[in-house]
Amino acid sequence: MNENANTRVVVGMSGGVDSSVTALLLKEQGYDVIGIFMKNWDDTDENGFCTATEDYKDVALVADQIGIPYYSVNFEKQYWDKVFTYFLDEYKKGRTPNPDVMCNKEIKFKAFLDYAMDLGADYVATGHYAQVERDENGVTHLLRGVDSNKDQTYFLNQLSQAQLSKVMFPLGGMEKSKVREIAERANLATAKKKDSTGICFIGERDFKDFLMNFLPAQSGEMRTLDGDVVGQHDGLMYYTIGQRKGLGIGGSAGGSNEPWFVIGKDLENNVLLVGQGYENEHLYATTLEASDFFFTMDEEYPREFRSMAQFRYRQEAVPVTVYLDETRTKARVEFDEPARAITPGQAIVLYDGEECLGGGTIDAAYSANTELQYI
RNA sequence: UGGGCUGUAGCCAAGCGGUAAGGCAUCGGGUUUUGAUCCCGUGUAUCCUAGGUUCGAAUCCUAGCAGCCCAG
Repeated sequence: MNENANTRVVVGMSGGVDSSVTALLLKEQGYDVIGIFMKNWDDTDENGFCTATEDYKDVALVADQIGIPYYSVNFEKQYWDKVFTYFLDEYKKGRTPNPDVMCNKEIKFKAFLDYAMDLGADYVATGHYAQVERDENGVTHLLRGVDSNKDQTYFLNQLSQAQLSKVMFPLGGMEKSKVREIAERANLATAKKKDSTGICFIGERDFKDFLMNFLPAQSGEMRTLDGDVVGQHDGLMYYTIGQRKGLGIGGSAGGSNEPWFVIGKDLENNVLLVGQGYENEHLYATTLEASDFFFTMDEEYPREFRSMAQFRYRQEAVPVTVYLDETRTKARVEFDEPARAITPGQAIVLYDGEECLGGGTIDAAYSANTELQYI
């Protein structure tokens, strides 16, 4: 009856509203839908409680409501090897990793995608707020989600054309409120479930406590760039550039009562560099260097081009000029205007209007010709 | 042990006789698939101590204590 019936779509179901509605919409459109729950992290606590188990129950409830088969697959090993080790390595270097970018690149749209293909899938779908648009030449474009407040293309910047060609994001064209509405109208078990935040699969938890289990913490001094000791830190890895909360210092004899921010790290001496004021000059960079540059389309980019760039999730994209090296995997990026809190380890993601062109990992930031962060 | 200044919540800091501003930090909440940023809310303070003057003092006086600065 429906041509979609011959198209098999495997939906990554997390047990949240977004993926529940994703599955529902595809089923309503007549696709041959299979729901799969990924278990990538064992968070069983001392009481034997495991949120993954709870989430899988929700997946089961929703799948039954919609009328689709569902399974669970375990990628704990891959997640550990590809995402978590990278995550820890970055922290060891004093950087601020973005595990979710890696998770999408290596797990959701690789391990999971491969697994789905083995199940005979034509596409894989997730509840991401992003859009894929296939043009007449068969090229898939990655576009921002319509709900600008939820757009998740930032986390998807490392996906290749091959990966994108197998992907569907049914929620990309709608607002979050609409998704909730659909879930409620269909009376889905997850309709009222609170959105989860935190590192995907690992979830919300005490950050310091969590990291402490894997990395040794070494406390040390907090200093201003003038060398004044203004406090003690619990371990450089717990802080990121531009961070305000958790420093525990305020006021100063000089008179400025502006809040303090992390402006850098001196790994060698285990010193956290801090400065006052949101607009502290040492937080602003004009240039950055990035590696692991990856583009969503196969076409080769010119070595130099203008673009819009985003340096953190949910920040506004700003105009820049990109200078790629001969391998096109490393780049120097110059900003039209100084940008705040450029952080090594975070992703720089390029956009052309609504289209996500790809991105890389920030390695260093410069103001004029001076490198920031490790002064 | 001469002179000057200062002493208010964890940190800065208003207040100048009428019954304790504000900022930062902290804590709580919101936003958020990176517990960052951002937003909202959040303080019952021996006003260094002891006396005194006043109807009434953190605010005036006296003594003491502590710290800083200048002079030795």
